[in-house]
Amino acid sequence: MSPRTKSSTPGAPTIVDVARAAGVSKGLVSLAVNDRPGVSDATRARVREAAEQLGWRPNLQARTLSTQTTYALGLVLRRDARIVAADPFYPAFMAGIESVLSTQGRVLVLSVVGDAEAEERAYRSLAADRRVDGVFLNDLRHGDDRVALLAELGMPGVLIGRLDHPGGLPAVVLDDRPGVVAAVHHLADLGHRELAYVAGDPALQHARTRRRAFEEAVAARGLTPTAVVDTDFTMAGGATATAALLEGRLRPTAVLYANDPMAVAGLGALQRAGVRVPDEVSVVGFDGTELAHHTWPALTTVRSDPEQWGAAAARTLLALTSTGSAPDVELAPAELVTARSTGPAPALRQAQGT
Amino acid sequence: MSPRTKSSTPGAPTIVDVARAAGVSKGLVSLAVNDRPGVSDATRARVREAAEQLGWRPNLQARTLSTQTTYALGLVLRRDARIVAADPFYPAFMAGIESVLSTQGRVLVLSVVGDAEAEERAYRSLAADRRVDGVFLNDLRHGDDRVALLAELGMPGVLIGRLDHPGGLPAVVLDDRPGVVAAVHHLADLGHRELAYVAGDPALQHARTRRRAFEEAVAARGLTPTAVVDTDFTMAGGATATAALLEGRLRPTAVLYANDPMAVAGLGALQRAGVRVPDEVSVVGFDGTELAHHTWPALTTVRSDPEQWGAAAARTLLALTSTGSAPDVELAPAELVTARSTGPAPALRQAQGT
DNA sequence: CTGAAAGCGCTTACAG
DNA sequence: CTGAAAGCGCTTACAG
Repeated sequence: MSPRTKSSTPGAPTIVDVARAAGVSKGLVSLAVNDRPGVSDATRARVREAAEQLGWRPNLQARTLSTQTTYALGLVLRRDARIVAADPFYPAFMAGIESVLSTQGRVLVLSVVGDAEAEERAYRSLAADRRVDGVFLNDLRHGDDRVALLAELGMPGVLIGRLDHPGGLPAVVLDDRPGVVAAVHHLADLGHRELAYVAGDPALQHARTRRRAFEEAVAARGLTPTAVVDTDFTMAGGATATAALLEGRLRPTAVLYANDPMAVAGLGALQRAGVRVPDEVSVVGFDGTELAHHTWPALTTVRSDPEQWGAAAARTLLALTSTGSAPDVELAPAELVTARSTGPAPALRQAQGT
Repeated sequence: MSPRTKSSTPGAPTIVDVARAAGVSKGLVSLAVNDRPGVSDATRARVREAAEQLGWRPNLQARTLSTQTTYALGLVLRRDARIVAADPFYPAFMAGIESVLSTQGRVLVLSVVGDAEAEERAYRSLAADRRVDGVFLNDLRHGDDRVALLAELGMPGVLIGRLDHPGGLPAVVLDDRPGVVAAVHHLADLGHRELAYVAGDPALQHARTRRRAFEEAVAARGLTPTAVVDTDFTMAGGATATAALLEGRLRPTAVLYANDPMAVAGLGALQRAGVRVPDEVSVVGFDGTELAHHTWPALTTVRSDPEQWGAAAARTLLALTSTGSAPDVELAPAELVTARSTGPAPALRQAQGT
């Protein structure tokens, strides 16, 4: 390497190049471009122009070292590769996050981990290496210990969904319940009396919320659930649960699933068993994914908006990291979208009753 | 803030704390922990022990500032949110990348962008801000200008797939063709003579490769494709293309799709039109996603391994960034997995011939 | 309103 | 084999 005279290198210009060009000290350049007080308008303009001319961008690493902020946000996904692949929620959610980060010069750091220990390690090393200024707390679990973990690490975080012990963290919430309730009423109005629910992983807060909404809505119609089956949110789980429902003492005339992938798998399982949908059994999904439009019959489903959710979460986390606090955000609730997979309860079943 | 005496703060320990504890200079600590020559074994051990005792981890930002490496890799996804959500390839691919990065203290920086300009901006700012040490070049396009862009930016990159003008970049390749060829033979062996292909976005290299493999395999069996339709790889595109095939002069007895989401949508479109699968029309997907197992009938598909692909790509990019070069990698080729969506050609059609 | 200096926490020639 | 110093490129009190 040749001896490099400071700032005369062919590489990217630095703050001292700008200072020299503007005829000021580099400290002043920093104040000027960061809109801090203590710089005359004339000087500020001169500095700005010099920076522009030289095409200078402040070096992010250097800035990070002195300000202790990284201009990056973190998302940790805990689930095995196959499940990640099948669930359309996260890609859309991440696209929503990106839609706001990209306009702010911020960046998303992603970790995909397989189990609980790896998840904790991931949060710890994001913190230890100061990789990110804050994290999204997604897939909230009942009694989630990540709230305490973040507190220990001194890391800002935003809750994606509602938590029973929020621990002072702001939450960005999309209420699932109205959609579930609407689905139950839709089916009850169609004459169904035997409704079954294929729930998600009971460790997950939103799985419990949806399940409870189902149970309460059914009760509100004076009915009792024919069956409720917990699963792991996977297609395989949805198929297995559906098979179990078909073997049950009382066969449901309608099945609601806690997400679209399970509903699709359930639809397949019903058809495989020779059950006609919706003639014999109606099917309802959850998430309103593109997939739901393209099955046959198309799925009645409950539409949330993962992209909006991601965008709102990113805005909230950004506010939190810069001001130290942020208000909760309540998004438009999930709503029912009806399609061909639901229809009148079969007359036969209606006649035979319970 | 209280006046902070250097390194006596309650915060994380720094290299000078370790140096003091070990009774050496901080430069020596650096040499010792980074396994550089010029440190006696005894001293190295002493330094190591001190570091361990204090629980010291070198500050990543500081290290980045002096070494000019960020220990992060970048992936830019260009596609709108809905398509990202429906395509199971990327989540699995990213999980594969993570499986190697997480063991190396590396991290994945993700950008999701909507169009070509945003994509270029994304690569440029990853480079300008030195966010990453290298990037994955995915969704390779015919005459892809990102190869030139990376050269301009001086940014290492790895090709995900084969490119006609690799530009000196290492490639990690999974050959799609054997799977497509096997699918064609499978159908031809079942007596099909009227094969149609629903291709992906013709701007994408792998869409072209798969399409060509189909055409060549059909020709090899002495047949002519009944139809070949280009799409955009979306479910909507698959449904539309399928509807068009049904209205064509000659109806195919088998349709191959360039990915599973399109095949699922195609299956739905066929069933919606009252066409029985596989009795009247056989259907073949591509990707071997979980989705394919759960439709009814389950899809015959061509299985690739996105997770392996991601892991191999990460290893290659890591090698490239650290040594300056890396060999191409050829993964196990895609292979056919048969299921219920393919069956013998309908006798009726066989009789009436072309 | 402005300059000169110290500091963020590392790495890396350069002397001994 | 080891120490003292300069440097990475910023930001931020502290004096004037």
